[in-house]
Amino acid sequence: MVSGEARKVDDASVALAVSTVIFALRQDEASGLATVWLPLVRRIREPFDGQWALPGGPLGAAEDLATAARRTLGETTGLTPGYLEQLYAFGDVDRSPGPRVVSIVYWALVQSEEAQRASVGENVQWFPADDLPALAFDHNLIVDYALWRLRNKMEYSRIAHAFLGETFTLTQLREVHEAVRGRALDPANFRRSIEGSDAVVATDQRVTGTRHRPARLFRYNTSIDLADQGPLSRLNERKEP
Amino acid sequence: MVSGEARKVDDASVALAVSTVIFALRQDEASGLATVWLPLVRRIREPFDGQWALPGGPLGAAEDLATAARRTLGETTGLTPGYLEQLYAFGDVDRSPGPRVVSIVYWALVQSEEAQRASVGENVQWFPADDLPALAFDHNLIVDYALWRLRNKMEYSRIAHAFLGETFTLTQLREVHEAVRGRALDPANFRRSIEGSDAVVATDQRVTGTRHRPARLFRYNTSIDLADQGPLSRLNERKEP
DNA sequence: TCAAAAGTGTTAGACGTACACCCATGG
DNA sequence: CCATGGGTGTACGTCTAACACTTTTGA
Repeated sequence: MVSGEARKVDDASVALAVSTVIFALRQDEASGLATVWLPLVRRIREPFDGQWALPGGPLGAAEDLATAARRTLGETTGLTPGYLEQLYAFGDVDRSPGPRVVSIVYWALVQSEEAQRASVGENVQWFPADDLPALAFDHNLIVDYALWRLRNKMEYSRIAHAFLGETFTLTQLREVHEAVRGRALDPANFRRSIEGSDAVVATDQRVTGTRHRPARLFRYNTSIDLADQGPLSRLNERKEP
Repeated sequence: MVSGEARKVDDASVALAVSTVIFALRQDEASGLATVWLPLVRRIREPFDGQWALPGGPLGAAEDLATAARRTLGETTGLTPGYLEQLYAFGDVDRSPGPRVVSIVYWALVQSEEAQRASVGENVQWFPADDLPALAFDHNLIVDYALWRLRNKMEYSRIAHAFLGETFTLTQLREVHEAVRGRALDPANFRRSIEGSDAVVATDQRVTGTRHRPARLFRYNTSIDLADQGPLSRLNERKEP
């Protein structure tokens, strides 16, 4: 609560940080199917020196939480997310050795094209979300929870387009759902459920050059809002006009 | 993120607090139907001196977030919640005049009996959740969001029992759903959906003394876990054995 | 015996799933 | 003309909502 002035003495001992779990889709080399991947950053100091961790950093004094998430993930990975949402605040006393840190964690989706442009090197690397090494701090738990949220939300919300470009075929959209939910979906039924939900609008463009009937391109329907965060959308709208 | 040591200089200017939105059911005087109410605390200093606000306080240095929520709501209202879950972290720069405060907000459910025992006085008072005065800070938005979460969660999760005592009739359980969701439910269909879900187990006790057929008493089925927070349940289980 | 709520049965429609089938294109 | 994925039709099982009906108590 914001009850009067919080005692500075106590608070000074608790640091506040913002981290982000970033998801993108990548083709699996072996199977050719798309799967969920995420970029991690190598720690270059104790604790957990040398281990992989989520990108993030301290909260700036004049910076909203989501802004800090966007900034820190941009600084470390060079990415710009198409979707960003708060995940959870992790604040257990023993979650970090040394001085106490409360982390407010966000999760983000980036387009596959954008993901390839991302800086990769000695200290930034992509990993398959379902097969991670042991991460620093409680970051394995955090990624597990973010993945759970992503998979849940994919079923009832319209966020899949954040993995794709401006226009896309229904097959591409279906492949996003299949990658995240981890199983094949019936193309016919998928088509009907999407078209019936007003989630997308048809363009008059088609994809030519394929060895089969050309597919129609669709666009995300921005005139219908997500309404999947309830009253909070009021808060976020103000910031992103 | 917990990336190295957060810059203390910046962080010192951001205070961290924990607040809680507490829900209980009360009979509406006029209609006799149960509705959702919550206790608020009157502020006794600037900013927003005299206005109503959510109970809460600063985070103790050696205290988990949920523990802080439990403690502060107990200190201000005397209540002990049957259900407690993190809601959201509010941290906009301009959400509070004066020094910046980031609030990690929880929401809680308490039994109706327990709610009556709660301290009420000059500085603590119950309000109907759907008809609140103008609250301090962004607390109106916070309550709206908590209500939205409560109503959503009531539809797919098994939290209704947290409003009731150890044993209850299916009619009492249905009235909880009706109060939160704001509409009447078919008793026959409600019975079947609950009994088919394994959410409750029948006792061999019945409620006598009524002017009609005695109703069977049920108990909440603790052997099935909620599984509505995904991997996070791991985290919470450790704390509440 | 009557009112009132407990509890059971039945049905019509909505919806999800499976799968057969036709269409349009490049090779 | 054939292989390939785009796109349509349809039928069946499950779930949901509505409501008629029987049961058991106290007054």
